[in-house]
Amino acid sequence: MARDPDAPRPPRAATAGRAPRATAPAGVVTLQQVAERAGVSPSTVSRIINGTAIVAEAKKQAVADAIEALGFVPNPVARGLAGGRTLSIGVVTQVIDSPFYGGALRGIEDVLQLAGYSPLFVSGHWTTTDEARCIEMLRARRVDGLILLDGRISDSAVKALARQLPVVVTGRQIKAPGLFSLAFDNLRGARLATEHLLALGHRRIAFIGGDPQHPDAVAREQGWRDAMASAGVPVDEALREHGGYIEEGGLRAMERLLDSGHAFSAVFAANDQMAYGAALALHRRGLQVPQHISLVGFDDVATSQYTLPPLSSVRQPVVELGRRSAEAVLDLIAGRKPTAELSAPEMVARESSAALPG
Amino acid sequence: MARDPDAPRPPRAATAGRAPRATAPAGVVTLQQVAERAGVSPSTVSRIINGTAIVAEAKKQAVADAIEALGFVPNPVARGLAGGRTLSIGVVTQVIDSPFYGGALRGIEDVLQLAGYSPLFVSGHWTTTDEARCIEMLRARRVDGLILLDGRISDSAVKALARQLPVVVTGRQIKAPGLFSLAFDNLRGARLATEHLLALGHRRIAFIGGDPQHPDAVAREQGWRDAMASAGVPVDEALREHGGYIEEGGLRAMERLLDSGHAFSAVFAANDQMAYGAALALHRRGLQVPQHISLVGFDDVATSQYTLPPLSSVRQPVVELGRRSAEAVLDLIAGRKPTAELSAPEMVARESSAALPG
DNA sequence: TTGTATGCGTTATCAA
DNA sequence: TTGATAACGCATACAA
Repeated sequence: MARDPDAPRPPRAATAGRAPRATAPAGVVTLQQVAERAGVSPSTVSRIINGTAIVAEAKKQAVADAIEALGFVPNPVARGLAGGRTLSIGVVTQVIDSPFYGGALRGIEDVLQLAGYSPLFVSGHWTTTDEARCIEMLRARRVDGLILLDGRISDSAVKALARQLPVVVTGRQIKAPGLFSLAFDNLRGARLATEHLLALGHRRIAFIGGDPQHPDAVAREQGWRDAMASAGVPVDEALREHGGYIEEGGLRAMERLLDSGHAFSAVFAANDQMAYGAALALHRRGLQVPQHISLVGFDDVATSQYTLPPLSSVRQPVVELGRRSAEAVLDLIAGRKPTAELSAPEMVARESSAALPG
Repeated sequence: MARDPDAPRPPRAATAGRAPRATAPAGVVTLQQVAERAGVSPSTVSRIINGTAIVAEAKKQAVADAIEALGFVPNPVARGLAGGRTLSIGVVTQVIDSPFYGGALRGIEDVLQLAGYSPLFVSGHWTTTDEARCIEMLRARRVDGLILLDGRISDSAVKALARQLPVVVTGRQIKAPGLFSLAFDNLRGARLATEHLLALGHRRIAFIGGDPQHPDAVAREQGWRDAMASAGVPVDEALREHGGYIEEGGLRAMERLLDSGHAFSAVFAANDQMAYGAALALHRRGLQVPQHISLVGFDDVATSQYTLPPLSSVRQPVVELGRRSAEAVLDLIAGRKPTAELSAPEMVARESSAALPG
């Protein structure tokens, strides 16, 4: 199929002679050739490259020279087949261009690259079917480990997976052999946000939640409730809305809040994107942030620093999440016990929240 | 190295007997097994799977049944080694979590997946060294094709690459065998933005440009100049600033513009992120958008719809760019001639631009 | 139309 | 310490 098999064979490059099956992209050096040039056996070359066994210093040098001279690069595909390790890690994210998880991908990429591994990024689209398909694909490609960034897959399915290969999963706390989990402290973060508003004197604090299907969405709502309860401030159920974690949802939720007629002086949105939508809704109604209504988001996405006004938010260590996840799979692969921990969420007060007037 | 080689051999699963080299993750079915069960030779199975030759309907069915029953999934690693095709496409992006190129990644993912290919995403970080490293890695992994999203690699290097494997490159227009290029019409987009402001009556239109190293940055500046020239409006060089394509840069640029003392009633920022920064700078000086200053961005990033005020911007068909790029590599791989074209940029007028008062 | 034999580039086993 | 030799799982040239 590649490059029209029926066509007359294109004249091979100058280095004709042997005409193999068109595998090697012409000019590719094999370990075999290195061995010949260095005057040793292929096994020895392999051993030197992988540090699998002790070899004589002289041969080591000869092989190093040959590798250098020939510009040899090991073929990961062949390595994968022969050795069973592909030096690749499957990463199941939900949306490849998520403004939030993007940082995690960066963290993963950094750590893996330094370790000589490559991430294989795939998107689960928050659906079990897509996730399952992705995971199957990754297993077929023989990844050495798996990082699951949140997702809808069940705990038991994750555990089953971990029996087959090292797995790191975020967004939940489960324990099983071959498995490591890592989660943000959403409860604490949401408490932080609410306490920030309470400290500013607000009492009637509305909450715009995410998709209740997400475990973090319920944790964030619980954090809001906990903080209110700790402060002895009753929660008005009419002040709880859902925005599905997207801008438009935040906008609609805010409109419903405004239309409900229930008074409030502050809003805590369970993510920054909903906060953006909420801010726009307020703006459309002629209400100013924070003069009329204080607004706090969650996640502290990159652009929140530059919104009008700059958005107060709860910072999640998301790049760190990526780094730790990658370190953890590497640990699992090496047979070490991962010990990664995430730093705590942090309240970043900017200009969208202010003291309750009066 | 994987899972402690020194430990006593873990008791193999129930299906012991042959104890191969620990490659197969226990319970993996091979084409061989399918062949046995179907009562045909491995080659026949292979032919059926790949449609490489005509086979008897009866055997076809038997093999299909066996595949179904055994849950056979071909091993891409072995396929890659044997057939020389890995069914994977290398995608060199610049930052894995770019708010702009994210859409392109999504488009690529969609198209490739439907064709049975997998993208391998890597980040070049806008540096030639990282890019070179990424490309080397991808070649080592024997990707069947390459998509280069912009990047700093030279045209000649791209052409050289295209002699080795199918390459699609965006952000420039070059022609060579095995190569296809695809670029946004930045010039036209920038003209559109400027003409929009001119149509609103603005004459003193400032420009905040991106990194002059980017070819698109110079095209966007040129578009601004062209539109001004066409309208017979002289360009005041003092109204041209650079913001490096980032928020902070936009903010600083706007401050410089304000401090310069040169009057202007509108600003065209060469991307949305700089526009955000610029808006914040105006806000800090007590200037309102669009009442005092009109603002137009470029790229129409997702959140621009929800900024305060919603940002007028030039929409680039970025998801389409991804889709077309993917289709084009697939074409090249199949020996077809790619014919992809991009739809034109579009001015999206929102609330950050308004008629010149008075 | 189908089966056999061989090779892809590397690692792992076993003797030496 | 080193080198043959046999896989790894599949695709393909060739023979039948």
